[in-house]
Amino acid sequence: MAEKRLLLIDGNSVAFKAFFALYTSLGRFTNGDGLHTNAIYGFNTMLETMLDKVQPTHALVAFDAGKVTFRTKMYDDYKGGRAKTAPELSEQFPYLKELLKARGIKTYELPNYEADDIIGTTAKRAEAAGFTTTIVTGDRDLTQLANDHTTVAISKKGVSEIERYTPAYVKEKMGVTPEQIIDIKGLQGDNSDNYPGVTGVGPKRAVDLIDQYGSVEGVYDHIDEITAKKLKEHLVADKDQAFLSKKLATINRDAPVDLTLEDLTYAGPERDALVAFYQRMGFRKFLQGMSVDGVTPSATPGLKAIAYTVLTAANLADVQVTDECAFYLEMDGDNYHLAKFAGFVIGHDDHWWVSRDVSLLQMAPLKQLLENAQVAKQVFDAKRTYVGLNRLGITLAGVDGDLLLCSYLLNTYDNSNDLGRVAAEHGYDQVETDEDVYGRGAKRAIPTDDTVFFKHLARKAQAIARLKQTLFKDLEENDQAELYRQIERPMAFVLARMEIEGITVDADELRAMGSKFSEQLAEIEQTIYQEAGEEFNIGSPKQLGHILFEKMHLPVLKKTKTGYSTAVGVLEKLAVDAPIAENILKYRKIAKIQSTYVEGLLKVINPADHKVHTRYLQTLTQTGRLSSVDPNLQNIPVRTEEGKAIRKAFVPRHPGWQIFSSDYSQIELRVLAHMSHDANMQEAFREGEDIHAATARRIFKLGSDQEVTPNIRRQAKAVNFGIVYGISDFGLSQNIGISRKQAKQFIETYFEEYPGVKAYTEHMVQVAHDQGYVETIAHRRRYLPDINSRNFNQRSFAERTAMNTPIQGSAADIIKIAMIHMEEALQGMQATMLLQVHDELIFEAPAEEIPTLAKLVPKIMDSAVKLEIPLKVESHAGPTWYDLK
DNA sequence: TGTGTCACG
DNA sequence: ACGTACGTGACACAG
Repeated sequence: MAEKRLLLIDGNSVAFKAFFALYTSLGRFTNGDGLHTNAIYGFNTMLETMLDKVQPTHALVAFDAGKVTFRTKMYDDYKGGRAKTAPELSEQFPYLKELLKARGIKTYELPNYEADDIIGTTAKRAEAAGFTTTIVTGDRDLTQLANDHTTVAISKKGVSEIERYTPAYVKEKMGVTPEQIIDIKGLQGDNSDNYPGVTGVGPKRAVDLIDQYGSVEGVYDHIDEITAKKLKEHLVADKDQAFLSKKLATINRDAPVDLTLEDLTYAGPERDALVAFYQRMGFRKFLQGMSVDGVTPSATPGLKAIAYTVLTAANLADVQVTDECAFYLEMDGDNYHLAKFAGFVIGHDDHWWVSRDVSLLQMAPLKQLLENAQVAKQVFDAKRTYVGLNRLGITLAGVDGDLLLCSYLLNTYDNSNDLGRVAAEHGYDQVETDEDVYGRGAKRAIPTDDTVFFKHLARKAQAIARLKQTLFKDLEENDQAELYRQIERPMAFVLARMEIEGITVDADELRAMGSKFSEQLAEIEQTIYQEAGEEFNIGSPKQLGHILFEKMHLPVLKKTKTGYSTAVGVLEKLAVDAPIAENILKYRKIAKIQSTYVEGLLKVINPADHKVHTRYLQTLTQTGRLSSVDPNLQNIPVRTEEGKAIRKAFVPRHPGWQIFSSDYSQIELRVLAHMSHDANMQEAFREGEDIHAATARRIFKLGSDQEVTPNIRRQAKAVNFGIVYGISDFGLSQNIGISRKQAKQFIETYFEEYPGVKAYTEHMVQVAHDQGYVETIAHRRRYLPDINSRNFNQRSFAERTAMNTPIQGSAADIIKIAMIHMEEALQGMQATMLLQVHDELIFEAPAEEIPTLAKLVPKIMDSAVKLEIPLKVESHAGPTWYDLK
């Protein structure tokens, strides 16, 4: 007899997972009728995977029938407090059922029962009939159904990845057998289904108890053996709840399901119906998968035709642009300092001109147009466009709208660098993403087909032109127009010029350091091998873990998801008794410097000018800070001497010049003092006190005659940092190695001494709750949807960011303003601004200009904004970056 | 491609 | 009871 394989799917659970996995792309997944399709799409992806893997002979998708079930009769509040299903998801269910019908898969729901019960019942019948069954769900509770005939596949990471639970795997992962899952639930309850279990019992204790006594019944049979007094009290008090919770968690395997296994026979899809469905949903990927005739892949449903003219040297004069145009310069690759030019589009809603030949841009009519500040340009990523054109000898001027920048300011989560995606976020659907047109990963390439490429370019320009008004209006509504016009837009050009300028790196110096590090590494390596008694890969956490904890039997202090932790903190503790740990730390430190900084930097020095040209990402961070890539020049070592040596390779571009830097001193705490209006903190800054020492005096209640020792200053400093990060007693205790209770005491005292700060932190959390976002002094926004999350971790994280973002973000605002003013201030000087490292600006200049800079730069920086307390700036100069101390 | 580790403010 | 500091990027390894 042929093997019978049954695929059972928990429809609600998988749809729910798919919906949230693709939630951030909700805007991209709509069909021509405006129906959201992300859950349907994700569900179908899962189906394809599972059908392929399982090759079922029978299949069923079970759905919940409604809110009222036999469980709500047992317990009124079952699944109470659950947020209502999002309408964007609910509307997809009827279509999901249609999809399943077209795929030839039976669907079923049963009043009074949940999908779980239908699945449990069907699986039981299938087991009796000799089937091999696979259950697909997003809900771990169903692992109680795992046995020799039935495995439970839980979709993780959205729906693309699954985790298969066999009885052995359940035991390994959860510490109990499948049958005992319900006992665990009985004791610990279930937050998402809203039933309580026993007070004071979480997952850990529940597993321990069940491991020892076998079941909830077993626990109560041996209740007298339990010595922990509090635990016993809770168990006794909550006995009824425990038994009720166990019942609620138990899947009913004898529900009145009026389906026979015969009804579930799976014979594959009805092809025509499925094709028609995919077409209605606009699922090009799935249509391609079926290689349907007459459906061209690029013909996205709903995408209208677009007209354009191909430019050549002969028809350049046809380009008719008077006061405004959209422009997009396409390159093959992210690194616009080096990427090959692929083409461009210029024009307006009446007409689009395109070409692959960027040299046309260097010719009179187009060059003049681009350099004319009177012609307003609408672009996507002004900085990238400016740098690209600069390579062609063109200085872009007159940029009005930058779709990317505007979109980022409106919502930092919409920070995709892809025009198609950004457009979709703002409700514009007439342009595809680059991924759709160019492909992704290794397969990504500019199309050789002119029509495909030019159409896409024209659609990009059209999207830019069409969205400008909307986004400007949104910025006005958010009170962010000034942030855009006065800060971010000019900032883009300041950054572009810094990137183009680059900073000189002495490759010989780096190579010399490199060979020294190589020698040191070889030496430490040998010592480690001797200590270990064998050779192994020190860089592999897995092999290292094996040597330290299995071969050498060092104590396991901490574990990671995948094995033993060998992080610094762990090795430092081990180093007390085991010299090998000390050597590994040394090895790691040098290996890091060698690979990331010596070798990494050598790779990116431009041979033509001996410089490195980073790219600042202006639309990435959630706080408004910049980030730096390719290479990252914002994390060049400074804290250890070996690392700091790397800075010797950063030199001025001319002999006799100097590197100069100015940094804001404690800008974040000053911002906090300003925003919180805290009188005590403001006083400390106004009096020019050492803020950490002042804080130490306050929280340790020192008299004026008592000395602030380095140790208590260090602790006070950690508390100050903690406040800025959104403090927790646990975090603080970890950081400075004190007990949690002590940390809690510190924080309480801190808030007593700085009551304004306490009020500020509470106010920010409240603001986030009330309006859904927090703001910086320049009206930069960060939305915090998780602030109302029922998940403790997500909510706590949102609360900490509500406190931190206005501080970190306002500091970012301030230095950006200073940088914009700086360019003007440096007019007529040879000095050049090269780098920004969050609270620090780095320049190069002829030695004779240094005294001028030393006055000018701090003046620009501390007058960037007017706060309730002064800003403080410190400056340094020297022959290399290393010498700035 | 995800994880662990470590570099910076 | 929950499980933690905020914001980043690059590298090596392993699957």
